[in-house]
Amino acid sequence: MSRNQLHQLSRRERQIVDILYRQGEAAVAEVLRAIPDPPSYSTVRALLAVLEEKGYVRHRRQGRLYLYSPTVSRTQASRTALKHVVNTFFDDSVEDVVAALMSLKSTRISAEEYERLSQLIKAGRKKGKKR
Amino acid sequence: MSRNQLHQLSRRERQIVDILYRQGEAAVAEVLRAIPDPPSYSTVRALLAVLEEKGYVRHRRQGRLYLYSPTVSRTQASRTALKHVVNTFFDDSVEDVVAALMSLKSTRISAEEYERLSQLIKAGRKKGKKR
DNA sequence: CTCTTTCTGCTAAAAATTTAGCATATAGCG
DNA sequence: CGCTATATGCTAAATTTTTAGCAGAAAGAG
Repeated sequence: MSRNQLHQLSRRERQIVDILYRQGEAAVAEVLRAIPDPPSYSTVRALLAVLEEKGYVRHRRQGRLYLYSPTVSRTQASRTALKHVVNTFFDDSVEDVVAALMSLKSTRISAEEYERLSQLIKAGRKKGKKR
Repeated sequence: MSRNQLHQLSRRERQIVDILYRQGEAAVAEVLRAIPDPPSYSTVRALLAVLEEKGYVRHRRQGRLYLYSPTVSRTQASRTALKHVVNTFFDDSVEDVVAALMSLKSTRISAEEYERLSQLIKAGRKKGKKR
């Protein structure tokens, strides 16, 4: 599974998978509601079926409903996505990303958040986890 | 321009635009070389033409060569991309992203980097830029 | 100068994505 | 019970994406 194929998804497919990552699990109608420029209910169903066949998504039955969720864990997917952005737009510079994150925040960060972030970085320095 | 349409791109289109963001500017042959599962030269040209028509890319002529580059600035695009990842996979939690960034690094961070990161966060606390 | 290589211009078609509709079943309501 | 709303099962078609090939021009090699 060297090359994760999440980047191989088509537009609608990604849109839907993203929604599933945000919600964790969702019925067709919920997915439909979460799409800004929504197609028909049928279309969403078809796309979910395609995604399931491709292995990106699974479903379980709850009563009459199908509840869909991603097959790849959110943590794993988040790493892949983050890596991609860091590589494509920040030349793999973690510093640059942190800088961008800071400038993204609309309000100044709280003293508590500052403290926690400092701890995170400190921990990263001390232990230097891998992966 | 409320809704940036970078997420509207198709697979190949995104693949190519990402390459342009990494390289800044590139000729067709360079783009082709940067694609892991490359199609033909013709195909890349066609895709670049499509992207240009859609407004995502422009080109300038250098001798006989066309050098392509993204129309949206890297900084702007990076913000959009980062926001998207932060929202989709980290519930908009900057802290969680920083934690993930730390665990992404293969080696422990250097004392210098630690210092710079601390400064970044400190600056974020003090000034709290918006946007 | 002639041949080969490497560009762009243009066109066409294969393949995949995206869409929607009809049929059928079940649950809920009055 | 009978009607309506909401599900899934299945099928078909429109649209977009993705691909490649041929023609012609320009640069470079021998």
